[in-house]
Amino acid sequence: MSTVPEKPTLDNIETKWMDTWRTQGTYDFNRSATRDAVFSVDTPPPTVSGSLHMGHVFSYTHTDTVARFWRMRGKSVFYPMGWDDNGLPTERRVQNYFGVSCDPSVPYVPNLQPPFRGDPPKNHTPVPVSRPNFIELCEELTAQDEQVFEDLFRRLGLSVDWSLLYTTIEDRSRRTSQRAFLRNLARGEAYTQEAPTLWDVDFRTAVAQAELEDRERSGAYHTIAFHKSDGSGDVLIDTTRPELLPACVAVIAHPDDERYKPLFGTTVRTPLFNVEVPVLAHPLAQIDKGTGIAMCCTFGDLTDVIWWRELQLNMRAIISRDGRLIAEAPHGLTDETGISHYNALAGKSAKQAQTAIADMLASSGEMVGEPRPITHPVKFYEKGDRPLEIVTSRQWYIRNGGRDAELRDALLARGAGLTWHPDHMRHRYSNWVEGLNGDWLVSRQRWFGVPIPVWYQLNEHGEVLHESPLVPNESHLPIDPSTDVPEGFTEAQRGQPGGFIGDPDVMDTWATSSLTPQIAGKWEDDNDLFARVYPFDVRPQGHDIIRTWLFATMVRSHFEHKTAPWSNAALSGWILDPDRKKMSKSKGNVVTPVDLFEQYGSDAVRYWAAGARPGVDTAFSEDQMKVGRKLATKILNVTKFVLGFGDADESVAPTEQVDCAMLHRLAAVVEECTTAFEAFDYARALERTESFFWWFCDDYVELVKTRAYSEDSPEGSLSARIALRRALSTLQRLFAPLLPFATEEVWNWWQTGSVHQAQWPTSAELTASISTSPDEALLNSVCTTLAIIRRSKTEAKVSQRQGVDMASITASAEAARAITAGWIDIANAGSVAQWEIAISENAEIAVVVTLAPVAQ
RNA sequence: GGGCGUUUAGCUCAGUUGGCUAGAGCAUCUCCCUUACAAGGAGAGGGUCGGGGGUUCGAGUCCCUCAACGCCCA
Repeated sequence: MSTVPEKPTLDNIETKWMDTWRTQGTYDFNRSATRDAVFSVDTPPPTVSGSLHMGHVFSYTHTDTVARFWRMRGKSVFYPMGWDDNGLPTERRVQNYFGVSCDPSVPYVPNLQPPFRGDPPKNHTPVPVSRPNFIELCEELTAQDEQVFEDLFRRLGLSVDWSLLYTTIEDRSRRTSQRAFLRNLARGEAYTQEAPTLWDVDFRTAVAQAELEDRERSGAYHTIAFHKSDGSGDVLIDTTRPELLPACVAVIAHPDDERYKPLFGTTVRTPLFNVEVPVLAHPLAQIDKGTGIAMCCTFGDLTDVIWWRELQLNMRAIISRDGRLIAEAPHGLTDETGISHYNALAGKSAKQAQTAIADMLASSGEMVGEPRPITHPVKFYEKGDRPLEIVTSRQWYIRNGGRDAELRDALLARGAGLTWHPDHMRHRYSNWVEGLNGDWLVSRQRWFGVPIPVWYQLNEHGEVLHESPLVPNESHLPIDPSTDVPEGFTEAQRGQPGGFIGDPDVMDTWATSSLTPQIAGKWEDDNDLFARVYPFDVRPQGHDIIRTWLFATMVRSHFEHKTAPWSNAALSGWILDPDRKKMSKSKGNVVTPVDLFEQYGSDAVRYWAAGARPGVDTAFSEDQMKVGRKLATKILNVTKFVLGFGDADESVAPTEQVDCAMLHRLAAVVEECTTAFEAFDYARALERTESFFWWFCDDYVELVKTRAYSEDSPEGSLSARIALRRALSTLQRLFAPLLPFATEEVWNWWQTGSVHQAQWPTSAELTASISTSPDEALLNSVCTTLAIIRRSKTEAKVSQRQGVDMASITASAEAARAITAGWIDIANAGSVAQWEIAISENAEIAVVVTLAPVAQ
């Protein structure tokens, strides 16, 4: 406890209390608490390769207010932080920073010195390093970034227990990730399969359904003449991808399409390449699209994959993994002219091939008319720049209900069982799960990630036996199959016939981050802890990653623990710039959080964030931060003022009706705020507290301050002082989750310990030993009377301090009783010398004010 | 094409089972240096609650319908 400063200030309170909270361990998780006494948060681990922006400040503040509320409610709060330093963005940053590239075939070098630490020259050729070395460099660089992140979050006032920090690339996370994967494998939930896969030709990796996005792109319909095999004429087919013509394996129309019914079961020959393909029926063919009959190529889009699978068509792939047409004409293309046509296309990119083949069709007379430009949605990897291709490759999958109705229904039920904040977000989950069309592809052809923890045996011909992977013992995890050796083998047997080979791939970043509850809760590494925190109380996150992070987490926990990973999902909204557009760096309208902390104070920035209702997109507003700063300043000033009246025994009951009515009003606010926080509605709690607080400062304190000072009436003075102090204590605690710095500052002027470990206020403590019942009417009548007197002075353009000779009041009997009961305070606040009151039925309160002559 | 959300004052938004004269902040205007706070305070003006229809004693709130904007999924 310190004394009240002469001139209260918000300057530097962040630094002061950040340090105190750190040294006092104010937010340490008490792991002796059992599950029912714990509130656990599955905090989103921010990506470390970027920088923290206002969106982070916004949503992490929301979570923090709720965590602080439950801590004050007596829960042991498990509030960890994690850094997501695993994945493509880090990989690219490390390559550019150190001037290296990852090559899993290179042996590990202890104490490797990279060629550069920052800014390699432009003409530098990246030096290949082993995967373990590459990961070491990732860890070195991310450690720097992570310190910056931690400092910012501490400055924001997040009540995180930093001793629980994890990173997604550290050994323990890789171990957890690999362990969970091996358990999925053992139970048959993970499997490997060679299949057509969406493929990014620039990143040269497979991509999962959840990472797709549609983008509108311009294209053109080419009308191409296929020739009926019986020579009876042509079939015209519209396609936007004529370059795939050499990959055509069938032409397909809708079963009900009268135009093509006679052709089903016959064959046609492709133009230029003269390959015979069947004419088939399938309901996915769109009657009204182009000519209504489509060519099926392996593969142009996902519909082709369905047709290929369901109609059991041939495979005639021509797109290689770099996005270019393969060197040799594909299987089934045997016509000599056709082969020479193909050879002219080999090695071209898809785009170049399209131009070339359009020219060839035009000169052969097999294209009808000119290409007709259209715009249409094209599938992209969300981080990619070129349209996805579909290539066949061997990949790992985890089942997710996309091919299994029973599992899908179970996962839908898990989602339905969650409490969603706001509730309508549940539809995004069910929409996504119902639309799944395949299992979750988890393998990626990248390096900086958690390796798929398996090896494969090679037979005596050196062929890979994919169907019976060699798995490590769990106690050996984490492993890297590119450097570790499976049991029973030696390093010398790597890649040798009869030996083994490591799986070259890593797991999708979501395959690890889907285990944040298990990682943070130290599943299998500390099961005593895990049992105290799992299933978590809440998963806070952005609504844009419901289909990825939220759903993937659900899948993993469903498989491993037969439970949902949490009971609540709290979805935060977006930050929009003041013009209601999404904030973006390119527009130069991005303000860094630290600048705002400096300018307005952390509490003010939190005030802006906490004012947004859960899940609602919100405009960035410095105006709101100014208001927040004003509020924090007011809390300081009113505390100084109230404490200036001197101590009072708060256990004694207030006696004045005005005081009792104020405490009852505040008790109702406490009830509302408690209910709101329990439902994650920090915004309502803020609004109710703030609204009461300003009324308290502007009206109540003004009404009673003279009485509180007065020595004439010790009983009236004591009543006011007790009420003021009870209210002050309550208000400081109501504000504590929202404005942790200002409230901690003022709390320490008169209380012991941290306000953040104080007990959440109750209505019972406020109204303890008060005999009167709530009396809103009394407060309203008294405040209305004061407001009229104030307005009279404003309209007369005199100071509020100006005396009133006579106040003639007209009011109903009930209001008159209230005004009489509170008169001493009204007279003090309005400087009224004499008054009279007349009863009038059904009358609103009216006051005729006779001002004292203005002193010259 | 399916789903979800939003539409209330110039701006940003509250308005919780239907119920006082629809509220707040910002902005605007007026006034006040008042011993907690001038980085403050006291006041004022400003809205046919997106349009139309319905239920009801009573609708911003419930139902139907239309529209605009935004998002998710296909």
